[in-house]
Amino acid sequence: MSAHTESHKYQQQRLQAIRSAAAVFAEKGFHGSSTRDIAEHMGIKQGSLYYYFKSKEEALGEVCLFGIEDYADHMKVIAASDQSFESKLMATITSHLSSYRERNEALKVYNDERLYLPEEKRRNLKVLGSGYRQLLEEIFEEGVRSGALRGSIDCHFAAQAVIGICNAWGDLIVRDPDLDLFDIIQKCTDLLINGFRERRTIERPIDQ
Amino acid sequence: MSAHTESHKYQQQRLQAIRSAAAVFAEKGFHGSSTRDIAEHMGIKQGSLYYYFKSKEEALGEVCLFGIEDYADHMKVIAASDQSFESKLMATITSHLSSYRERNEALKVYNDERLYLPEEKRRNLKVLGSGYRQLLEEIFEEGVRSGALRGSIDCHFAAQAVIGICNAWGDLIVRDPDLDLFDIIQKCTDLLINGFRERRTIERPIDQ
DNA sequence: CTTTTTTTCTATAGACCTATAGAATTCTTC
DNA sequence: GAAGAATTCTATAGGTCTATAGAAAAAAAG
Repeated sequence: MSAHTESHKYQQQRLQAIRSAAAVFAEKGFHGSSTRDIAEHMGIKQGSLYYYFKSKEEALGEVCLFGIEDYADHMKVIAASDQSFESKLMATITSHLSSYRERNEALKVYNDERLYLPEEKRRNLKVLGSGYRQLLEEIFEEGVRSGALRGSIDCHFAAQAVIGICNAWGDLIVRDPDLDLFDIIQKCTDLLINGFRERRTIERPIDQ
Repeated sequence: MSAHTESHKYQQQRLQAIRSAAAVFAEKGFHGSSTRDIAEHMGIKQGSLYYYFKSKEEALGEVCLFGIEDYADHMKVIAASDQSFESKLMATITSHLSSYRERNEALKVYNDERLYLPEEKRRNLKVLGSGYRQLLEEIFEEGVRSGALRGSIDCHFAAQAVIGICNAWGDLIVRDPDLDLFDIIQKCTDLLINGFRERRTIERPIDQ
């Protein structure tokens, strides 16, 4: 219970357990999933799961964290860079929608089930999650200052709109994996930039 | 079990039960809520709940239906009217956000928990729910035909965007009941119309 | 006030679920 | 290949949950 938990194989298997939990929680919800379901998904027996998690709640916490960890990191990098408002927005959307494709199960769990975490864990995640919204809001504020957006825009609503559209279109992506991600990213940037100012000029994205 | 189910008081109490179920499901999710929780919320004992529902699942079905019934109706009326594209869009947003305020609990349950319904009930609801998206899509198609939007717009994505933003902003409304609903409706219409075409002219709303 | 009907209650069967303890197995290392 | 460590298994205690049955209480009807 001390040294072995650091072993490479243990960490690898634990990650597998987190992924299984993510898949099951995403499909049936936290309370709708049993530890047996999760164990079955990764091919072990119910009791064995407790070798990796000390409780079902801990599993939920790990899934949520997995869902947003490098997501929030990305955002910090983007916000700190010195690109134009439009590039930053597009980079944000790219990051958001890409995460949606790769980690959609864990992200869905984070979005839908995190409120079932104990208060303390939830606060820890909130630092990451609302850091995300916060940074997004700041990007919009900068857009207003720089004149890229008209002045009357409410940045709090704008940030929320980005999240809403990305989640909604993220669902479309998950449902139909053949969709062209980049095309959607452009549509989305387009919509938001057009939506918040009168005219727009097209701008190159940074990556992906 | 035959005539009394038609009595006035019975129907009234049953509606109360549906509202209680909505509140509890909205807070804790379907699987996270027990029949005891629901009964307690309406001030009766757990077993008595089965006088109004034959199962917990039936309660969920009723809550979901309650959440979207007149919502889908509204949409039909709007789509069938012969207002301009912009008016129709604004009316849709008005209806969506107003429902969010009044019936947000049941609507949240419809959005988040309907997948736990048995296949058959879910299909029945889907007729209503995706009828909604369908009509919304048609409104956009008409907007394109009429020249109010530029031609390249993908109406399927547009409809999804409306839903995404309304849900996201609906959450803001629920969280802060002091917000000015009409102001938000305007912001939202603004964003969407600007988002999907190059320039916009401001237009009067129809009601509310 | 008595009878009938409607509504609520109590009590419980039967199922399932989490978490733990200790045995069995597999993997490492010497 | 024997000793020790890591991983998985079986079995189960103790709890909660849904749904039902039948008694009790409240309301309506006669």
